[in-house]
Amino acid sequence: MELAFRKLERSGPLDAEEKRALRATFFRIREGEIGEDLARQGARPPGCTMLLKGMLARYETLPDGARQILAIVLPGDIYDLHGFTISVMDHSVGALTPATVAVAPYEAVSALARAYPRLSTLLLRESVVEAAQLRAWIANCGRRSAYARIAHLFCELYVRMAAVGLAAPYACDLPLTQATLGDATGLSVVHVNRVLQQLRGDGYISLKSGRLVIHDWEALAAAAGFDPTYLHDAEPIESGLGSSLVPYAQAVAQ
Amino acid sequence: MELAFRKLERSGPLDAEEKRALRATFFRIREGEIGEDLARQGARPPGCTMLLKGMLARYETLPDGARQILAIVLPGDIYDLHGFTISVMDHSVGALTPATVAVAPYEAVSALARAYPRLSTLLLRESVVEAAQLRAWIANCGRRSAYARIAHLFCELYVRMAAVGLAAPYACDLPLTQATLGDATGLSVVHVNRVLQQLRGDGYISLKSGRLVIHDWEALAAAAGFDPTYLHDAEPIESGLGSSLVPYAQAVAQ
DNA sequence: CGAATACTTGAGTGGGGTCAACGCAAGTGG
DNA sequence: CCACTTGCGTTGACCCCACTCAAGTATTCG
Repeated sequence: MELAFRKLERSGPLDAEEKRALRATFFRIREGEIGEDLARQGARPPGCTMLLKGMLARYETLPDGARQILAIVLPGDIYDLHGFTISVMDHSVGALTPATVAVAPYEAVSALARAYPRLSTLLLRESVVEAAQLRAWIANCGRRSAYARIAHLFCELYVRMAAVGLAAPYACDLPLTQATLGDATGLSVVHVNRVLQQLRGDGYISLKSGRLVIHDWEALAAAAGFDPTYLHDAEPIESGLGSSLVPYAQAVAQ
Repeated sequence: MELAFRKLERSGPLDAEEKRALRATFFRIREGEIGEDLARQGARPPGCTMLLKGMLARYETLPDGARQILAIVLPGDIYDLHGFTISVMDHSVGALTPATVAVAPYEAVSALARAYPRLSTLLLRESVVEAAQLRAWIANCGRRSAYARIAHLFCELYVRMAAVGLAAPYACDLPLTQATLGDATGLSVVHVNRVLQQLRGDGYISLKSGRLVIHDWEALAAAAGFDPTYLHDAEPIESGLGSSLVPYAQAVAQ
């Protein structure tokens, strides 16, 4: 839970009361085995969820059986905030590693939002950043070479891990199989393997037994064409017109 | 404006007062020439925007100059609702055709949301569906053949045009150049051209002078692996636990 | 220690990219 | 009204990136 707090506190500390409320809202703890689905395409979304430990993947399975990973969820991420406006999942969320999540039923989230307006904005911001990550993912799969795609994926994951304090300088855990990297980048396992060897051979990274080490960040980021703007990491929240800020929504009857 | 109303009314009619409020909120009308940017990467988001006429593209320009279209905005779409939680655009929005938009400053949107809670949920839902479209776009660019990608793009655009009443049975305007289709699908212009000829040759569609006609919807959708679930077109809004419904957020000081 | 599971490697192939023309329609200006 | 331009669509030749198939080698785990 501390990890999520750290993310929410990017633009200012939470007070003790807000933390208490968050803990009380995300109260339903659930474990997931590797490969297990925490939410499944076609089913009702289970609730707003916070990942406490492990890594998840949003993915879609195409009619021909191919799998495309749409996003990777890291510890501290809060996702599916908005699930209450839709009644059916259009994709699945599965555990890439053993994982622990904390689920908040939408009724609880909405009560939280009503009682703590500032939290509601912070939570909303999480889903906005999530959308920005989706866009970056599109550009990655659409217009980059295999080499650049994987480099970009590593850049994103490293920066996001670092943002929640889960990275050493230029190193972090990355317990993903090459098949998973392929599903995330739209590449075949075989080609992922070859690109990894290139990246290692160029002295940019090493990746062994679930540990990623970046030996030359500048070069890796350059090869990836990585621009971290889209992670919206260190921006102030308010739009800065000096005005008092924006509520978002309030309530809805039926 | 009627087009946007039609979308918002998917799950129940708006009353006259709500329509009046929407009109008053989206008051800043702006025209865009073809190729002109209505929002630019690196700049501040201009406000929550409703597309009245024409077509827009969200796009990202990669360091090597390649362009990837992330989403196509159709008349009636309301987008960048959430821009107020970020201070800088991570992508651009440009006009694919001459376009007219109505912009609502975020202060106005927030006032609207406070006064009309039901509208705030409806607006939020638009951004949720937008995210679902982004995910489908990823799967399209990542794991489908060129043929299926273009077929899928046509399926999505046709269904969305139809949803706002801008389509005849199995036909709609689609004034996009082949270069644009390529930027949307991650393909080269040349290959787009060849795939189009295949699609025509197979008798699935015709596309000429900005008009798309679908001759065999079943076959096209099958070739695309198109599953319209992600457009969340005809779902009830509420999560159906029978409970009264979920407010979302309320206000934020800072 | 045996059995999965993951990772490597090689050989062959094809989808889609690039480059380079060319056709054609719609301006545009003299 | 015609020469010129500009933008878009079309075609051909060539090539390479990444896929597939297939087999073999490490790891990991029960």
